[in-house]
Amino acid sequence: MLAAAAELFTAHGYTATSTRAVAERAGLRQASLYHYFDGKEAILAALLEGTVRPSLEIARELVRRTGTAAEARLWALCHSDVLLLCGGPHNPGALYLLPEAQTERFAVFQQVRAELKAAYGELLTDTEPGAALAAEELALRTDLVFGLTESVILIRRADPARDPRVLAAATADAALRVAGVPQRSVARQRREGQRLLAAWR
Amino acid sequence: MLAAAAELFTAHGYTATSTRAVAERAGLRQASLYHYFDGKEAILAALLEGTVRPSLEIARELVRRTGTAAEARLWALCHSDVLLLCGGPHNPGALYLLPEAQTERFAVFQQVRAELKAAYGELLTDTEPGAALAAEELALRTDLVFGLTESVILIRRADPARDPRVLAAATADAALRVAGVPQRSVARQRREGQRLLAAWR
DNA sequence: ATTATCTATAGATCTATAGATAATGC
DNA sequence: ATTATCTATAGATCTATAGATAATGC
Repeated sequence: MLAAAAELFTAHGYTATSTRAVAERAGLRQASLYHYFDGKEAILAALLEGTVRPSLEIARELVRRTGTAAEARLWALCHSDVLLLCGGPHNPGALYLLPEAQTERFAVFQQVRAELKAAYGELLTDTEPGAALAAEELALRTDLVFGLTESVILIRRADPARDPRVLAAATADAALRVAGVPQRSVARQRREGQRLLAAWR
Repeated sequence: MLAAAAELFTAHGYTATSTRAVAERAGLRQASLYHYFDGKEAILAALLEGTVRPSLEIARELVRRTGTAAEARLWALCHSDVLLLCGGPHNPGALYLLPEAQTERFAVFQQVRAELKAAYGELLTDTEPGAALAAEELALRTDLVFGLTESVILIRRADPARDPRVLAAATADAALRVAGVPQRSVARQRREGQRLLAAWR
């Protein structure tokens, strides 16, 4: 049911997708949907939270790992976020784009996403270029790095065939450049970030 | 009528906005809308094209200006795109996020946007770092720079109070860093880009 | 004569609930 | 006894059109 909803919501939008369409794609009748969910809103809430929550958990873990350079941890965070946003057969990140997801009805999702952005900010502050920036400038950079990461949603939407792993590495590299990490350090921090992710599982 | 539609479509979505809501915000009755437009689709088509078309015109002009470094022209393009996406009282760029805008019904908009992206690609190819890249890598960078530019839509949506001019300059700087322009050249190319834009009008 | 606007409405949805029936698990 | 599923439907939309009326411009 969730998979059916994710596919239809991302492809046609939330309001444009009827509960009948969701249920019938899942092989059930429209009314049977109400046995599993309180309503249409509850489905979108579950999808939104299920997409952003894993990101936040990884982010929190990375913020804690102070033994590794913040640059490498930022690379790793960006990389895994791209995989989560673009992972799977459809484009889960596209749920973030829905205007309906901005309503107060989905405040929990918005809160979790704000915490995720805060984690980007913390890592960015601990990088070498970040430490040299004023608070205001730092907030702007955080928005740009976070925005760049989420922009993979748009890239993937325009070209669904694209390999998420290639995109993830390229985006994480680009995030470090936006953060102000000098050209020659990026390759080194990438290797460090990859090591971090490989040691994960 | 268009202003009313833009505001409601960006805030609540296309399908979630009724023709009655649009017309009545414009101070008319629902049916009167059909005197000016063929239907709801025609309104969104007009809005989408009106947002992307000016960008393409500026892009074409900048591609032609081979007297100036491609880096400075890329800066200028990114800067003016951010202003167009975030300009005005509402958030016109948010129309790009609507899932409905991805339908073939709005193929003209999509075509114009593809041409705009191609212009980013051309400028990127002519930068110093771009010239050193393989075609595939160049396409990836183009997606990232274009994606970064469009990500201001998300930034602005999260924080509508943000000054578009500050955001535009910061985004254009970041675009050059994503493009691979070395740190120390960015400030110089920004000044060149600003000069280009100032001489414009 | 044309343009702008209105009221009224046909026809097509769509969501959520009521209530019945079948399947499952203790 | 509980869980899963179904049919049927009330009530609320929503889009686009028909047709009337008022305002405008030649």
